[in-house]
Amino acid sequence: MDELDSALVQLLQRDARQTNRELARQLGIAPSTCLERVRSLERRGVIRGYHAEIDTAALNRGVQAFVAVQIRPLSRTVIDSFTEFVAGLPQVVSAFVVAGGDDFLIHVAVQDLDHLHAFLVDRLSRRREIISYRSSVIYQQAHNTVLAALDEP
Amino acid sequence: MDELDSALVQLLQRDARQTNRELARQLGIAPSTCLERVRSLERRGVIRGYHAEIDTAALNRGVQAFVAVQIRPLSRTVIDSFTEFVAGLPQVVSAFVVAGGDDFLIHVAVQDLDHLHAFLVDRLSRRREIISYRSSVIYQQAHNTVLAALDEP
DNA sequence: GCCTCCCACCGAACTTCGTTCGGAAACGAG
DNA sequence: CTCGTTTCCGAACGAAGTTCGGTGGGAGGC
Repeated sequence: MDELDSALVQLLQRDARQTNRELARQLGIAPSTCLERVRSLERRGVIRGYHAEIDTAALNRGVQAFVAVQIRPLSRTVIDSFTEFVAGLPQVVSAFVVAGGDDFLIHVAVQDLDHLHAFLVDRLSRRREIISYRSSVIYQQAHNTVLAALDEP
Repeated sequence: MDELDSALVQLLQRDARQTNRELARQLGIAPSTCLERVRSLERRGVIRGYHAEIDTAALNRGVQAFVAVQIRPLSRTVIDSFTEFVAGLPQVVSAFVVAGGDDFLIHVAVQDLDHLHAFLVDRLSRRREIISYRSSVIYQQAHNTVLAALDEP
């Protein structure tokens, strides 16, 4: 993970469909060398994949929200089964097991407020392990598409 | 946005570096047609970009957390300037303006707990518009890499 | 200091792919 | 049915991905 790798990771975060030759040109190295570097990053698991970013409106998801959930008991069995349940729902973008007052934080994207309500009432609240939940509609969001490596501690 | 477009969007969410020929093969159409479809999706803004997914550990970010922040006054000026400030911090993955008890929800990724604490105390708390904040360390996370279009309402 | 080994890099050759374009086919409106 | 429009296909060509033998430079041993 030298300086060349960092630069490569940064370029591929910005645009994953650049040609290998274009990447090589920007780094000032030969295409064959560049390809070998990328392959190495993939093999080592540094690069986990390449994904297209899709406009949520095009996917018919006009409303997004976070749902903070408390579940009991907080055993591994219950956490794992609830995680699996949540991850399988098409409305769910991502889910987090967190410390603090809440146990789960779930990012959902649905058609509209009616569907958000239906999701909460018809899907989530059916789960017996939930003892409370509270949702926050998202007004705006900002995403950092390119993350750099932080300095050593 | 017909069935072919949906399938294309799904394939490119899963793997954005597939060759155009491979995409065409999976959809049962000619490469030239497939390319025209992809270009159209890009032109219409359905596809916003292609990004490499990087292992957070490789970026030296062992700890992630959500920080819920309350700010005052809740005017556009203050919200915008705080958003800009937050989005510029290298520790921040994403930031959300939300309804409900909190005003901002900030997803951060840092080296370790010491750096999380330093981030909260040295960076965030300097902002005068913050009247309170509370952080939740992330234990586990699940990501839905491929989102499908939801049914019409 | 010198020799050797090893690893990263390069450039050429070959395969595969992206891209363009003319024409065919499908579709809808009148 | 006919016309016009849109979508699709297949061939052709330039560009890119991929492989591989060779080269240089740095590390370690003598």
